[in-house]
Amino acid sequence: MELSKNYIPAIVEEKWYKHWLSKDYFKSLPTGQAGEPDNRPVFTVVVPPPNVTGVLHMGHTLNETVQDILVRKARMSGFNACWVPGSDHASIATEAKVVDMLKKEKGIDKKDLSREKFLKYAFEWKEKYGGIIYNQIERLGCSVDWSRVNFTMDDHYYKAVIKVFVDLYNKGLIYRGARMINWDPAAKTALSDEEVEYKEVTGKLYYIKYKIAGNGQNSTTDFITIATQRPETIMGDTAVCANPNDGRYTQLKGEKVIVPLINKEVPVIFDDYVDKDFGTGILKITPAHDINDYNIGLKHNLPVVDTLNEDGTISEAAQIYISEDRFIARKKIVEELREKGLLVKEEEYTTRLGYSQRTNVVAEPKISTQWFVKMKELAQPALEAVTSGKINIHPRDKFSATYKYWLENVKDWCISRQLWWGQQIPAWYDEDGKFVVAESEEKAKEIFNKQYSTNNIQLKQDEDVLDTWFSSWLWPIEVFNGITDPGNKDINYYYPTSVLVTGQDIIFFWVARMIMAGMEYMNEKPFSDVYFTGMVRDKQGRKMSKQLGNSPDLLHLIHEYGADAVRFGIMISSPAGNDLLFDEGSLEQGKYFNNKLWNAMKLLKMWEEKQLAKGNGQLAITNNQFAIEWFENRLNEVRIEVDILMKQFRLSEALKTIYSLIWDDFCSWFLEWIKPEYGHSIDKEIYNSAVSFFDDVLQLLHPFMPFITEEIYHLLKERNDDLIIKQFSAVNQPEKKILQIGNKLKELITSIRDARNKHHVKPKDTIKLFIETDDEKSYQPIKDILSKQVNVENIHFSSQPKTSSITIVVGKEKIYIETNIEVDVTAQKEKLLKDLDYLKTFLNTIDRKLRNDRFVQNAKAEVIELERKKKSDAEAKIRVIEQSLSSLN
RNA sequence: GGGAGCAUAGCUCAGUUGGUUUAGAGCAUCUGCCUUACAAGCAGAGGGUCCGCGGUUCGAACCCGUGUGCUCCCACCA
Repeated sequence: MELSKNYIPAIVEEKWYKHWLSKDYFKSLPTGQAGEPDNRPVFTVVVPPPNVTGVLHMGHTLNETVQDILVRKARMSGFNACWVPGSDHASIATEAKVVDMLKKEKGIDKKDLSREKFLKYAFEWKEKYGGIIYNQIERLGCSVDWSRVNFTMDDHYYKAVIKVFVDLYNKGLIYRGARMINWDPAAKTALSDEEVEYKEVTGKLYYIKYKIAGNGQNSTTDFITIATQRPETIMGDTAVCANPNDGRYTQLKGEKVIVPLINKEVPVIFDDYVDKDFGTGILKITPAHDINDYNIGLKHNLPVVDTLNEDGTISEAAQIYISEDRFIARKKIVEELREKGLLVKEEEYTTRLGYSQRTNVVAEPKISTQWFVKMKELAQPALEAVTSGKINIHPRDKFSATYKYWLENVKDWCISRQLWWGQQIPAWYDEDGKFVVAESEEKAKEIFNKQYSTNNIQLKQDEDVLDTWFSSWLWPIEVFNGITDPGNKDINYYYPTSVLVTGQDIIFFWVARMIMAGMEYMNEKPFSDVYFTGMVRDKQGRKMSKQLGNSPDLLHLIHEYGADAVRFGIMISSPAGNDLLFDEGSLEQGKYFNNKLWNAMKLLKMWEEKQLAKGNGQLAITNNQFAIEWFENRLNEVRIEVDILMKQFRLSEALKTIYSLIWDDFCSWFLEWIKPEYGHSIDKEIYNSAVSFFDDVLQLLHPFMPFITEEIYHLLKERNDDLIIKQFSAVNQPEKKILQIGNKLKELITSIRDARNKHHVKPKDTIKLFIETDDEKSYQPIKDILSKQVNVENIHFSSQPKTSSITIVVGKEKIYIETNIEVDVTAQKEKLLKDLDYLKTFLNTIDRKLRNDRFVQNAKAEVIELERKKKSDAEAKIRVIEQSLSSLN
């Protein structure tokens, strides 16, 4: 077969994804009627469902890649791997996009549509865009179980959400009430506190004159000046307020002031809340449009005048500027105040404004009747799950402090949204506004009749839908039907899931609430580990966004570099928990790595054609047997290392380790060692070992780069199995001695090259070598390898007690090759004294460590054992050095 | 205002109980090589007061204190 010069990903990727699907490798075991799961341990991951609104961005790509790596590794380690895909209906975000689309593409206004019609359009949208996301997940190579796709508006899921709402209501954990909430004037809906993002903006502070009513007998002036950022809310003022200890204003006690423009009299009140030193020390109280004012209003029993409509225009209650947009009204009001001489001054001022996360407009604090979840009770078990260590947060517990703080200070959750796209709140009202909560209209009627002793009354369902997170928080449970069919086989088997991989930005929205729901409905954590990935930013550290155009298109990247290279690139530079600055350079590195693998495969294929029976013909100038032993041990060493790293979720380090094993150890050393001389063929047995090692490194790499590894696995030889399901065998402990010799060899060869350069020895000059050792046999491979590297005239072994140093003589000069472990007695006295000094201080430390109470208490027994061993080694070396010194003297 | 984190080569980052590191990798730069798997490669080179200062220690990139700079989260100062 003719192999292409370079690796071409496109065809390969499509071929293998289809093949894996056709073999049902991604399918977790069925647990329905037919099959009980076998006795393999289970590894469950539920995908953080992306919003159906768009396409996968780089943050998703990172998440999905991390999950796929963990899932594939688990699958190859004997687990029944179950990775559940799906998407989120993303209530407000999707509704906003559908409304937008309808207007732009069809010229339809939402208000001209019935709820049913609108939902039809929304579902059409979901079909179209949900497909795009699923396609991207496929192209990335994610081994998700497509038979388990869930969508948060699926029928069963919808029922689950309603069931949970009713249940929490009946438990008294959901209530309806008028509270100050955050209002999105663009989407015309309530928001939860978490959906408001605060941004620093420069605004203006306007100083406005309020006349004192009546004669102002007690006052020395006839007006006061009040600073505000929001002059358009003065029509909603119901008081002005000063600090009771502020001498400037105490005289105003009992007075009234006149709100400008509308000439309304409001009282002067006093409250400790007011900061004497800010602004003019007196502020206007607008209970309808500010949370602080609202609280003061409650305390002082002030009326509430809501001067804003749902869309952010001025309401009739304001009396003036009715129907003007709030920001236009602000300008006009300032103008009018200025004309009337009531504007004292304007000041530049930076403040933080709350923006709706989805529509990006300034959110308005607004008093509104909404549905809320009481959070305190639910938070307690969720807090305990993390503090007790039942759930581990990675990396390194970085976010557990944030998590704890939020839960300890959690406020009630506003869950109703004035939207259509979502689960409609299962509350039914009569004409008077009396209501009941039930899972269906029939049940509602039943309860209503019983409760209010009525008969056959018409009820109307609440128009609002639930916050999208009120459905997502059930995700790890309901994807296994754990709410709608509690105790079914799937939920019992797959729950709790193994690990949740997600962005740190949704720790409150989703992670904390999932833990609450898990504890409430399963009495069990939803996952054992949480791994937070960082934000993906562009090279300049900016957030990826459409407006900036710095968010690359995933499919385009895959087209350009190949899916494996994209996965490699995003993982290799992915510091755990820190933000990742996306750089296409690392994707390029991945592409080069693909090619390296491809060429190594080509080399083996070349050898395959002309290999010889054992011992037949290959020039026996290299000790291939040692190369094989060494690489085998090196491989084991790396496998152990990688296992540890992956258990600690240090995936980028694991990938780096594998990369270096393949590039440096396998390609640059192993394949070069066993490479036959030009024109000769390779020994069959050695060839087979090489193929078998290649299999092993491919297996290690497969979770990270699934496509090319599977392709090469099959090109290397005919197989009946596939790499994706090849099970890792038990790892043998590597032999330290062999690894040491291997390292020493590398060191030697490098030194010889250096020596050549430094002493201007040409490659073909003769180099004399003296190797002094107490273990001639183990250095035989060094001799063999060296003879390949240099034209050796003489390699001399000498056995001396207590020595294991190596001396290489190049020309007339001696070069000492030292290692830190072994003692080189041919060195100079100064060096020996230095070594002695070092060892003695080293011993001191160990003694101190062993004596240190805290250390002993915390350390495991084996660590102490290790310290003792270090100590006795050091002592032995000291004796050697001291003997040598005395012999030098 | 409260909390968390970060600061190591031109860039992105490793460096996990302080000791085989006179600080490593990849990219970028420079110098040789189209050498019979691989120029998407190979062989080399240059480049670092490990943010400043102080402390603990025989020994600090690592621990402690402090200063500076940056990022993020939370919070009701008009």
